[in-house]
Amino acid sequence: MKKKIVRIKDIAEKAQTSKGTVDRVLHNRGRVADDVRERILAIIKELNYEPNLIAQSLKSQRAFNLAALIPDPNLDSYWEAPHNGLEKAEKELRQYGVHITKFIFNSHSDTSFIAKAKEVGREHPDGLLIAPIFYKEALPFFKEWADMGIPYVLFNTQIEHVHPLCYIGQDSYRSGSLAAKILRFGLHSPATVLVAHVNEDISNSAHLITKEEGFRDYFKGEKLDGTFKVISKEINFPEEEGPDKQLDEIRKQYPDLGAVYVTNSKAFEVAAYLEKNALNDIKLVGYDLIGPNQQYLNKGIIDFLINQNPLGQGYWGIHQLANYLIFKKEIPAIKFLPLDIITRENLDYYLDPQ
Amino acid sequence: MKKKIVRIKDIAEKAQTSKGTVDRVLHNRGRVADDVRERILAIIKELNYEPNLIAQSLKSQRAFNLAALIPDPNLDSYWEAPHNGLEKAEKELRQYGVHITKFIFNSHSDTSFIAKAKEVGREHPDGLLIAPIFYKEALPFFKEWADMGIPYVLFNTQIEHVHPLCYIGQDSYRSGSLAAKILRFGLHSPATVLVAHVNEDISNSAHLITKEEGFRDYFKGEKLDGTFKVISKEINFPEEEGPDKQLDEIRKQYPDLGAVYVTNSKAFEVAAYLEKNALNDIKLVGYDLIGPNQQYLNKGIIDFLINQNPLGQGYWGIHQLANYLIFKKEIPAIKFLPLDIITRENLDYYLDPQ
DNA sequence: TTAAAAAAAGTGTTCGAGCACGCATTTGGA
DNA sequence: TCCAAATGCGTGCTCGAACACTTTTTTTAA
Repeated sequence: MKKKIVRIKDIAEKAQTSKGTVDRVLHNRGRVADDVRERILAIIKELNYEPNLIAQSLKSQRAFNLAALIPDPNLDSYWEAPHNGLEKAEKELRQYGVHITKFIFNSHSDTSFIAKAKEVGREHPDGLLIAPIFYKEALPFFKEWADMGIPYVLFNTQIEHVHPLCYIGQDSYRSGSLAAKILRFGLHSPATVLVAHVNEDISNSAHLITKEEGFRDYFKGEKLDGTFKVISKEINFPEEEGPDKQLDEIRKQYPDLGAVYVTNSKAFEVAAYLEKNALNDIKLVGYDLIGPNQQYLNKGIIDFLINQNPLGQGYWGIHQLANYLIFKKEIPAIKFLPLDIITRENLDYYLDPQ
Repeated sequence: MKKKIVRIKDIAEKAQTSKGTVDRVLHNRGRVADDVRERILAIIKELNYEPNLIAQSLKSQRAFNLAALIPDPNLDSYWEAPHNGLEKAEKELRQYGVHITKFIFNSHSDTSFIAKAKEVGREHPDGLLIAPIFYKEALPFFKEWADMGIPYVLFNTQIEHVHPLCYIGQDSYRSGSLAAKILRFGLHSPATVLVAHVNEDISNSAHLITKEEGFRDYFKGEKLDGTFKVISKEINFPEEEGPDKQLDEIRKQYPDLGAVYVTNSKAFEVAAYLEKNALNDIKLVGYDLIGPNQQYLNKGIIDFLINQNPLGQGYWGIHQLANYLIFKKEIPAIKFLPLDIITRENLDYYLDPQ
């Protein structure tokens, strides 16, 4: 009935040796006779010893300086959530000696990114969390950090062949398919469906392309090619203007426009246009629970949002580093976060999770 | 730059007293002169002291015997998930001395419930997690447990006026509205919408009624009364037979049946019927990711499932007890879990969370 | 054969909070 | 005035693991 906690001392007693020796076996600090080692290992297995993390971290007491290289939330409110997420994680992990230094760059300026990335190197953090939105500019730094032995976790943007400790984010392909599924569910008569990449430098954003693939493949897979026509456009405009001109153009060309899928968090821009022109029948799906999106979701102009859980990305990113550095756990190379479907009725539950 | 951890000793030094005294102030163990108490309190606030949970629980080391009063998962696979959830929580909390004893009753037998509930009382656990699916039978026990000073957490079924430490589950009303929203999105031409209570004793299941209310109110709120007609039926049948007869009847009466909302985890029964009769155009929404439901979700016969996160209910239930008993945290009276919308494309992420 | 070196194993202190214990001072009642 | 009780508050041990340090044992070389 009683679950006895196995301590190092128990193992030592059973093996007729001292806890110091057991400790040496556990941490491979050598200087233990082979037969004793074998005996201890066997007993550890037999008693199913699990180190007491509590006592462990109470003792070790060392500081872990983590660095976070992320965009300025003042320039794009999408980045507020990751900030909150890593602050939440920092709070939880402070007890374990975790401290995070933020290196904040301008998401519109590659030089600012490079400057901050250099700074990170100079700081020699124990671990690094990074949103590598500048793909090409980031590449040389990954090599540098690897050489310095700094483990780094990527989030938000998945990059191939750079061997991070872990990538945290969503499966972009699936994400696109999901958006397609939802819109398909709401569409009935033949219609044109628009994939809109709004105000984003597509050349630096491979994941948006992947989303589009997933989206298109869904419609192909459902053998609906005849009924639905998928088109995609990059819609760029200065902030003051809005996308009106481009969308007018598209509607003129495709009068049967039935749905719009916005591949980033800028769905509110399209929503504003739809509202202005009273286009209630055009379905709209986008990403992220930023303020303007929430408003249009509540108005019913945006039908569904897919939550990329940017807060969770920051939170889990830091936790993965801690799991690796402090708790010596195995880290999966990819941690996909759920594709949460959000609508007016369940929005609340995703705003401040847990 | 450095985040200094404030210790009791630091407070003691600043207050020119000993850590023992600070400790007495912190835990209201009296025997401290008023002026000293004031001074210490002020310093605690000033330094923003937060007790080191690690050291705290390392010391205390006392055993917490929790009891879980839940239905047998072998009789209804829905209950597997809560079992897994509380095992997961137990694993995490074993370090803190938590041990869970399960009292498993037959979900179809009130006498079995009563017998197990009595057993719980005899065991005098430190805390109790309970799925009170027998409403009337449970009432006297709540009083008994309260008198014994055993805190209890409810999950799955919300009961009014019994003052649990906390209720864990979903907002049934919202849950119904959400289902309505989804089905509404997929419906176009005028149609009849069926709310199906499948094989459930409705008199003991207030939350199913609440779901139906939420569902109906959504359609009312949207001013769609004219276009959509909401009907509700209790559909009871022996396991071997299936709901075919009842559903045939309903379809005869309402030939324009466009959607079915199953208020519990039995959507697969309706799905089997729809598949058999090739009724591809009838939309179907139900609850819970149990095996049969998953199959029909993958086939596209069930369009969406709402995840009640039964695993999370067990997991969080135990955690709330631990937060209360061990970490002395404030417990909210209600913890609503998110209303997750699940479809084929995002199912994976919800199967084994975190 | 023995001394020195190397290897193996044991000992003791540390981390922060909880709490039992007990000393010192004050208070109260006769 | 004197003793006992009550109050105020400091000391020191505890928890489990880590690691430096010490002691013991074994090996090697002279």
